[in-house]
Amino acid sequence: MSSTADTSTKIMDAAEGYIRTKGYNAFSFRDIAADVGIKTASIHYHFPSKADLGAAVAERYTEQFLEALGPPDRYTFEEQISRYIAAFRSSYSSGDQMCLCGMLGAEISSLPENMIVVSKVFFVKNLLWLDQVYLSKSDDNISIEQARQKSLRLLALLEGGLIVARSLDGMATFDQLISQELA
Amino acid sequence: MSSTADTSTKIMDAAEGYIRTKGYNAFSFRDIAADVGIKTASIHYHFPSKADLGAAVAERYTEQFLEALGPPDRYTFEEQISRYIAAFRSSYSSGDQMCLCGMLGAEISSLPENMIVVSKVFFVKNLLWLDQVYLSKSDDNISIEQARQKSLRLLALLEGGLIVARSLDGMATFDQLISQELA
DNA sequence: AGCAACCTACCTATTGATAGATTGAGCACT
DNA sequence: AGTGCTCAATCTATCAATAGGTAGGTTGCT
Repeated sequence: MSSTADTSTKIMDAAEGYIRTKGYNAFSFRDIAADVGIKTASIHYHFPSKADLGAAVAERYTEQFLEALGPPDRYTFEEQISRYIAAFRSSYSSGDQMCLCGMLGAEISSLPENMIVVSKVFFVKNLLWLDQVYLSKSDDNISIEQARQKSLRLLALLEGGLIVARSLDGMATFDQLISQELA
Repeated sequence: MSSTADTSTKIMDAAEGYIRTKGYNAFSFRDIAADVGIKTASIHYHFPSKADLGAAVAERYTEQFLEALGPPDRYTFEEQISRYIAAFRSSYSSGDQMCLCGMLGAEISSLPENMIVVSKVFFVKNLLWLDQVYLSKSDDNISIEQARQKSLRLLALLEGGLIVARSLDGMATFDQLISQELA
């Protein structure tokens, strides 16, 4: 295992943590360097600019998120929905962290162009996944539009739920929020 | 009319705009100064520090938001809910803007202490208002806990809805999201 | 030798903030 | 009426800290 890959990964891990807790505009190369144990110039070797680092982190996050979900037809409808919610819940439980792309979505007007594109992709892919799940629910025949509406609502509820939970009593608030969705 | 009050207001207006579009960490005193037409040093006369400015903006926002809503028992249940949703919708329509406290909620871990307190108050007061509205719905007798759950869900849906809408097709996405709530 | 990986050293731009001078309107006293 | 004082409000000029980024040297493995 090459030490390059390790360092790149460590840099991205640190960046992801900062973005998800404080936002893209609230961390510096010096923060990352201190965490990883290297100098700021070394970060530029792996990622030419902060925008490149941010985009790489967002891409990796989206990939890993969807990979963890798996195909939309692997489990039953109820299982898929609760698995999706659990993905957001675990996001929070790992240290009051936002969904990375939820944070980027909030900050979108202050992001470099390449990051805007990547963070949009997260939402598009998530909605497509959810659409499939809702359409697969065999006991009612809903239209694509109805499925999309349900997808949007669940996605928004979870992204907003993370914000509200962080501002209030944390996990307890989030669990109260989603309890109806799991019933 | 004193020119002091005007300048303070202009500063707060500019700051609110920046926070709601780009976030607290993505604007500078120079941005504000340029917009208002003064020098950065003059901002410090009205607001000693950036944290003071941010807290003042958040307090004013919360006040104005609740004032616009009025007492929770003034209109019918359906009217109050649709008025509440409209408050968020108009938030977006005025230039892709987030709810100010939704943005601050996302950034909360990177905010100065006094701003954290103020932005929490927005959510607490909003939830109390919504609780009252849901409890006032006469045709079903729900518990305080059930009302709180509904309040949390609507608040999260709208905050998250703004994020998702900003990342996708804007207003159309937001309207799709809330249509069920208004039906 | 060659190259990936990381370093030292430095740069320019920008950040929030401060000290102290200037302006001008309102008020008091003669 | 005119002179001088006060004070709010804004300015000029500057600060130390920090931002992202770059040039070029060092290290160590293959």
